[in-house]
Amino acid sequence: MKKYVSLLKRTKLFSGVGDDDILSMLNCLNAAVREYNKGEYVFRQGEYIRNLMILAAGRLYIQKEDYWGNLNILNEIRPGEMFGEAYIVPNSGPLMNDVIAIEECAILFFDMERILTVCPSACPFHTRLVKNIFYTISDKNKSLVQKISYMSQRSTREKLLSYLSDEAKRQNSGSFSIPFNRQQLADFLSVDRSAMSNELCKLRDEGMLDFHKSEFTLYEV
Amino acid sequence: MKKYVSLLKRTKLFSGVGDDDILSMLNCLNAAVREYNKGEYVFRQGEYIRNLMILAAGRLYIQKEDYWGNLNILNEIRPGEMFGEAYIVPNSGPLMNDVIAIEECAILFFDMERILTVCPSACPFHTRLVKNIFYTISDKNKSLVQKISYMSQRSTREKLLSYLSDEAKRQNSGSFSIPFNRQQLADFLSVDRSAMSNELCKLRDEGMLDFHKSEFTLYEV
DNA sequence: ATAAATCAGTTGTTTTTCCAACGGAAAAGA
DNA sequence: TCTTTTCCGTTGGAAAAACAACTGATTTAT
Repeated sequence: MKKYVSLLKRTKLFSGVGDDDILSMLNCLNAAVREYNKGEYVFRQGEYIRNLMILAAGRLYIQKEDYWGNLNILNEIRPGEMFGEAYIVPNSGPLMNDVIAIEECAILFFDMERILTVCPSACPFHTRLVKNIFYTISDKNKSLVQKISYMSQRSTREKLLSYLSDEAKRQNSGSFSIPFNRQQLADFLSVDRSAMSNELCKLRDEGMLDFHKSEFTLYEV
Repeated sequence: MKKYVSLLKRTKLFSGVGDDDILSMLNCLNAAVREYNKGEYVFRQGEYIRNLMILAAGRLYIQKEDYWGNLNILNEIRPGEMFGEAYIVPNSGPLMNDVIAIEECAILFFDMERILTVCPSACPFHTRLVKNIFYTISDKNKSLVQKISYMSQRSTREKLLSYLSDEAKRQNSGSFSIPFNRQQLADFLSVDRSAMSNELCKLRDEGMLDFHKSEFTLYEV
C-alpha cells in the first residue's frame, strides 16, 4: 500500500494530508487494491457500487451500451482520478455504465461508509478528507452544469459563444487561452469539428472575436 | 426559525433528522433567514459564495448573461431545494450566474464551514447531515452526467434513443413511463418539440418502439 | 533532416434540425 | 355542458449542421 502514497498525496481527495496520515487513513478507510488486465471489466452495468475508487495506474473507459447494442464511450479515467462517487448513494439503483480497463490497471477501493462516518478520535485528518471529497464532487458538479449550459444552446455558434464568454469571465479578461485544441473543443461541445472551425472563422470575420491557436480574444460589440 | 422545521424535515438535506435535532442543528450550522422581494437579486455574477442555501418559500431563477448581454435561464429553484452547493469550494472562483427572486422568497443560509467541520460531541446528527448532503450532490452529479450523455448525441433520434434506452434500463422493463410531456422532454434533451415529435413517430413506424402519451415500450430488434 | 502524423481551415453536398403554422384530441375551467 | 386552453402530431420551407474530402501548416518521430 505504501507505494501508492506518493500518487495519493497528489490527488484532490488527499490534498493537504501528510504521508504518514495518508498511510493511517488508508487503514482507517479499509482501502484495498485490485489489479486488472487490459480488456477486463471493473464493473458491469447493473452492479451496485459500495466503494469510492481511485485509479492508481493504467487507463479506464466508462462506456455505455444501449438497448439496441450501440456502444458509447462516456469518459476516460486517468491515474489519480476518482470515480464511482455518483453511485454510492443507497437506493440510487444499479450502475448504468460499464467500466473497463483499456490498459493494465491498478485500482484503489475505499469503503464509502467509513469515509462518511467520521471517527472522532483516531483520525485527525478525517474532516479534511470529507471536505476534500465534498469539494471534488462539488467542483465536478459545477463543471457539469456549465457544460450543460453550453450544450443546451441550439446552434454551434451559440455553443461557442456561451463557452468562450464564460471562459472570458472566468479568466477575467477578454483575452484568454483554452485548454483544448479544435477537435477537443468540438468534442466538448458535441459538434462537428469542421463546422465549428467554419463558425469560428465567421465570428472572426464579423469582428466578434479573434484567435490564434488556442488563444482567444473577445471584442465588445 | 421554528416555522421552517416542517419544511426542512422534508428536504433531502435533513432527511432522517428529527424535529428537535433539526432545531439544534440550525443553531449549530449558524443558520440565518433572509427574505427577498420579487425581482430582487439574491446573488450577482462575480460574487463569492460561502454558504449553502435552501429555498424556504417562493421561486428563484438561476440565470446567466453572456459577454454580449444575452440572457439565459438555466434553472428554476422551488421550495425545499438546495442551491449554491457547487460554489462553496475555496478558490473555485466567483459565481458565474445571477440568482434572482421571481416571487417573494425566503432563503435559509447555512455556514458551509460548519457543515463540513464535524463537532464530535454536541451534534449526534452531524454525520447524518454530511451523508445527506453528500448523497444529494452525488445524486445530482449522476443525473447531470446522464443528461450530458443524452445531449451529447448528435441527432434528435439518437438523443431520444439514448434517453429512452436508459429509462428502460433504470425501470428494468421495456415498458415504462417518463415524467415529461413532449415539450418538457424536448426541453430536457434540448431539441425542438415538433421535430422530436416527428422523430418519435418515425421510430414508431419503423417498429423500434411504441408509445401512448408518456407511456413507452421499446422493442428489441 | 526527412518522413509521418496531427492539426486547422475550406469547400460543396447531403442530411437534419429548426421554425412557424395548423388542426384535432384531450383536459381544464366556467 | 360549453368554452377555452393545452397537448401532440403533421407539414413545408428556410437555415444550419453533419459529413467527406482536400490543403497547407505545424508538430512529432525516426
